[in-house]
Amino acid sequence: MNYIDVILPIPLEKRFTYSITPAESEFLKVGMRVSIPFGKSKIYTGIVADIHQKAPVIYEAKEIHQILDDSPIVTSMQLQLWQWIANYYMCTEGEVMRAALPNAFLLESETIISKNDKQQINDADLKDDEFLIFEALQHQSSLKIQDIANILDKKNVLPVVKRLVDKEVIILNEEIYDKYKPKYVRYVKLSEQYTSETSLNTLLDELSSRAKKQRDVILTLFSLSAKTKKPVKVTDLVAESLTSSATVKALIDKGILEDYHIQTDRIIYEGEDNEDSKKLNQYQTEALEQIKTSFDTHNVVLLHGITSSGKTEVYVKLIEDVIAKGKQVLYLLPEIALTTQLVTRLQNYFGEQVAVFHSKYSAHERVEVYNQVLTNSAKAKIILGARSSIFLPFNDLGLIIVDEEHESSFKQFDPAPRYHARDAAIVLASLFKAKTLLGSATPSLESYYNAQEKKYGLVEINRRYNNVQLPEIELVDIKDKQKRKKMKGHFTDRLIEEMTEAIADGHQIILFQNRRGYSPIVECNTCGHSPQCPNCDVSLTYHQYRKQLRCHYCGYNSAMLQKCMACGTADLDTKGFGTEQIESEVKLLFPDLKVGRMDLDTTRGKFGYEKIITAFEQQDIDVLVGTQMLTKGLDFRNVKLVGVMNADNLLNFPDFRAHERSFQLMLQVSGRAGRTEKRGKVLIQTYNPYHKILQQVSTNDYVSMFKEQLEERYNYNYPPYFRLIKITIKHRDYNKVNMAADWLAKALTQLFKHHVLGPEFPPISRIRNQYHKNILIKIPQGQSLGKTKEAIKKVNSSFGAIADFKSVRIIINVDNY
DNA sequence: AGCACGCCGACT
DNA sequence: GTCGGCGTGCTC
Repeated sequence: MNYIDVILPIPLEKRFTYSITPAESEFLKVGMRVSIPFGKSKIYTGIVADIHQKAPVIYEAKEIHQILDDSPIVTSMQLQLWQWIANYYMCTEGEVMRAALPNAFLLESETIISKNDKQQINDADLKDDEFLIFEALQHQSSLKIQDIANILDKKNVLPVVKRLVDKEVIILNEEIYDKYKPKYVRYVKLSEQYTSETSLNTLLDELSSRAKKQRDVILTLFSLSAKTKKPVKVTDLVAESLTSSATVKALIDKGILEDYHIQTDRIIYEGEDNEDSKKLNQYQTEALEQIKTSFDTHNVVLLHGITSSGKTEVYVKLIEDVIAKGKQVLYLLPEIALTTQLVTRLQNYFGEQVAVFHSKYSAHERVEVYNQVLTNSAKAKIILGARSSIFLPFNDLGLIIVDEEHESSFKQFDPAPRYHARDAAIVLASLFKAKTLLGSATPSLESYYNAQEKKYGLVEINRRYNNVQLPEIELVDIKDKQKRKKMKGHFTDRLIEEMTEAIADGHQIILFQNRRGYSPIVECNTCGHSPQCPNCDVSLTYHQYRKQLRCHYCGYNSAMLQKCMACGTADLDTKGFGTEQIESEVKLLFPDLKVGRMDLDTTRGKFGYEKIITAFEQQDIDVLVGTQMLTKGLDFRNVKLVGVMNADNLLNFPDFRAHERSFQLMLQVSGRAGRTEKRGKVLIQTYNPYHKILQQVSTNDYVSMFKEQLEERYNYNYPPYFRLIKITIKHRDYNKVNMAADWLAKALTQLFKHHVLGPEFPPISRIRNQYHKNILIKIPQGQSLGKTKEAIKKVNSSFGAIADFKSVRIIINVDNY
């Protein structure tokens, strides 16, 4: 007897064993999908992880439902990576599977209700809601659970359905659908019978008298196919002949035209001519050589190249080498840096060998890229993608580039697996014995430290491309300016001067404020009350353009208040400021300028982001106000001035990485200024111009920032010296969270002593009506990670066994960023 | 995670 | 009296 062990996309530690027939065992291979019955009625998609003959002893294995693939869609390398991620980040293989496979691969069953024809039904036996369903089935052959919920207008319909099954009125079936359907494009051609000259002439004569439009369509069809020498799409024909699709349909119905379908890829590279990759300058060439040499002795190399030093060109050369050997390349980027600008650039070098993998792509588009990578297609030699593209089914990976390596968005937060794509990428590369190149203008402390420790190779580029000078960075003291009444709103006189000058010279301006909305706090001037989110422990942010108060954590919103909710006074004030307020202040200060805003609120739609960028590129916008979105990978030629509205709220962020982050963020925004000949200018407004980080930013001194921060990390036992595991306790009952957190902290402290910190409420202790509390475990360098995790798992499972804590959610975050 | 089973309050 | 709330336990 043969059995398979299956990974299911659910958060359970175990794999599940099913039995298979000899015929199935002939066919099945590890990595194929099967659909399997699970629990009482569900059908899930599972991945075959093992095939064996060991019959389970304590239960009877169920049979599988069906095999979903002809050949494996998950490679053994992927399974190894999944295991590493599940183990390292303390989650289940199922959770990794869910993140790793395009959603369209995960089929789930849906209950289909149809009537039982064998049974004579007596209406009188049915109750009202039962009868409603019975009646609905007289008109429709089948219903879904959701349909029934709609008919009866209530949520829980399963009891009714169950009664009907018992009375043998209806039958239930579990059906699964293939979510992925290849895209077919409809083409037209002239029907066989009219291919001869004479029959065609008769036809045209006929149509000339009675259906001129239809004749035009046929003539257009001829001219189109003569012109393109390719099959003609229905859509093209309709557009070209200036008719409606109805006319074409009429012709098809008459049998004059025939339509047919061809399967096509959704993602098509509309090729331009390949550009020769640019010649590298001296510094880039040196860097390239050093990287190659360094790869001889290191698996990972860190490329530290200041902004605009032309790292991309170096990457391109490396990629050329690797794909020349027929290997695949993964180019990882943070989501927000994955811009059309970069995609186009790479496509110009490598043509259609570049495939993009992106969360904004539809489920179907993702399946296509996935399959292309799986088959090592020539169309997917170079994968340009965000975090999740480490899960693609590479089979001959030669190089991984992690650009903007320091970006914290490489770490996944919310659903498990809470993996860091940079670190997982290094593991992935090592599975293939491939190399990893990390690139950044402001490397993460961890990576730079690894380079110092000779774990990684280190290559630096200290010159900007074309020898453009680094922008001049000036710190402006807001406190001083306020005292001397030199402020207009949130603008110091220096910023206004520089803006005026930049505009006079015909340059563009970027203003950075890392907070969206108009103001984060609304406050009553009489009683001091400020409106709070009902579900979260935060005050509501005022959004002026919609006259709304919004919660940035749960999405709650209400109309802006006219009067104070507490005392009724109509004297409301705003505290703090966001991008919206800056936008409207710019409009007041410079009424003639066109102002644009780029933040989550203005980039929501699929092309919202592109629209703003294009408008700015084409100089339809003079001043662009935005959040950290505008720090990444954008290359605006004409920007000369960058203003940081307030550096302090970055620096004061309650996180041990706040200083490192602020440095990175400010240098990255600064890098947007003066990318061409003209030297750029950056103005940073702050209450604390003597802050060390700001001084280091203004002198572009990465190394002293690194040394100083590293010392702090050493003194306070933080990474890279200690590893961190954060445990979050979540529940809607405040007391339960406290009790559970105390229990856990106590148990953990017995094991890890003073290396356990907390439990502590985070700055925002309640989100979506759930209270949060954190425990931080610090792991010194000598301590075994594996054993530590085992111990935590043990504590966690004894915690789970306590009845009172059953409903408490525990979230474990390894290498918490 | 779902989903069934089972035990208690508020309504036709 | 039922309907529906969600606490508990299980899934090969």
